[in-house]
Amino acid sequence: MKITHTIKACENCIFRNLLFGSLNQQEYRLVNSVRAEKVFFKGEIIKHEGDNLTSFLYLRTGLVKLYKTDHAQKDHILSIHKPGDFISLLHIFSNEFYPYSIAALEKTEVCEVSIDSIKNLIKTNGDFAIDVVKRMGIISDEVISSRFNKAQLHIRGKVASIILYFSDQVYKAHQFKLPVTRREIAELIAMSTENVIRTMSEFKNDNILQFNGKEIIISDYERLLNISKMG
Amino acid sequence: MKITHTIKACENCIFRNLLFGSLNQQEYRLVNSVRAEKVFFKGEIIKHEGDNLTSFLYLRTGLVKLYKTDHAQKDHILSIHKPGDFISLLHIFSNEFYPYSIAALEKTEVCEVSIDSIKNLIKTNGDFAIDVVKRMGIISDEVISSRFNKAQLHIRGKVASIILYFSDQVYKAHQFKLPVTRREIAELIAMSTENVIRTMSEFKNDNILQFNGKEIIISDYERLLNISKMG
DNA sequence: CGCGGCTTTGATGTTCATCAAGTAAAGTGG
DNA sequence: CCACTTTACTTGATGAACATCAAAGCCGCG
Repeated sequence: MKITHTIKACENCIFRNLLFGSLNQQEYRLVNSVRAEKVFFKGEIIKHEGDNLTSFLYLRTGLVKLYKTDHAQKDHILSIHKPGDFISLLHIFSNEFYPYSIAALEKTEVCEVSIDSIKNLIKTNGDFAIDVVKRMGIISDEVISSRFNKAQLHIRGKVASIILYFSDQVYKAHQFKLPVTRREIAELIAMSTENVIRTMSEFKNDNILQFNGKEIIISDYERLLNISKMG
Repeated sequence: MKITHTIKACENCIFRNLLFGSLNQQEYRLVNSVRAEKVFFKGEIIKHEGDNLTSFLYLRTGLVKLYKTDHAQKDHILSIHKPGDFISLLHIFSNEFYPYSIAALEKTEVCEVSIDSIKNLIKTNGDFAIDVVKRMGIISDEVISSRFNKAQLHIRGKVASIILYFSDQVYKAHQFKLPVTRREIAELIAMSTENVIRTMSEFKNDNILQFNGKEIIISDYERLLNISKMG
């Protein structure tokens, strides 16, 4: 079950200039030389909570969840991340140990760069340092404001927000295969699985959503959007 | 009501080496030259949501809240910050506008340094850049994990967490003047004011807390700690 | 001293968790 | 490929947790 493959094509990575745009040829070659690329399949664990953090990770393709497991073996999901997100950027400079587990929700390609080379680049390339702090601000703001907004909502608003996240941010479509179970949605919004299911059934009865196996179809986007804001 | 004084003594600021430890004399003098120090009294607003963000702020003394006001004029508090915290560090590099309002909960002394000089230091002093990303990681982790942990708790656990924050992190005492109203606690944990009051009355009846005017006394710290973890 | 904001308690209804029970789907070993 | 096991999904019933409404006391401040 623990199968990981190494991939190679990264020179033309579309996310390269998201963070590495200000590197010169020599610096970029250095990053390349210490970079590892790995593929994780659905369900595979990329990092365990408490693992030593020696590298900086970003997603090329796929989807991952960050989560913690409590004393009763119940998981609590902090966030879900999509391609282009720099997973460990927030903790890599301040924590020796990574405080969350990371698991693949779909087949996921991850790029891994050693923390030391990133630190060296920050020290020697001022423009890269500025890019890093900008990117850190954006990532932390996404996690913080997402949690802050959802804290004010009832279960209908929370569930609507999650579905809209997949529709707007990940798949950019009104029809897609839901990459998480109902239980995982519950773990993400801190509600019971049964009530997540009931809420989604309500959305179906109200002709806001349709289900076709694992496929989900948003039939009334405007109402779903409204519920995610007001509900 | 809008009275702000300028203070001067900063050379020996105890928080200086929290972020500025790696600056040389010349760099430090530069920061000093563009720095403004201000005093805000209880209730004063330091920044309004949406204000243009041209400076970087940190607290010398006092206490502030970060919050947003919704369409119904109800406030929602994101976080409370204590001396040593760098308030705008997370957003200053990525957002033109500050997404929260900041208000003083007590008399508060704030240091303000222009964003441009901070950016220049990041570009030219690699060690300072490393300090900034470390500090950003710590700040974001505090906000994120505080919200994440409280999301799992019932109201007793949430209220207990808030009281312990003031006891452990701010006043470092089991007896102190509560700097927030019951309504503000409610705004911070997204619960109704009435139920915050009821919960605190329960703690009083259970001999966990005592009240003496605005003073709060933690009589059974162990139980309060336990409630903040399990409750 | 009176006004507004903070605090408190009680009553009532809504939202949600939990328990129970069953169906469907997906993975596992022979 | 089929029996078997586990996991995901679903619905209903019940009670706990919480919001809301109402009424009243308190306190600081102009």
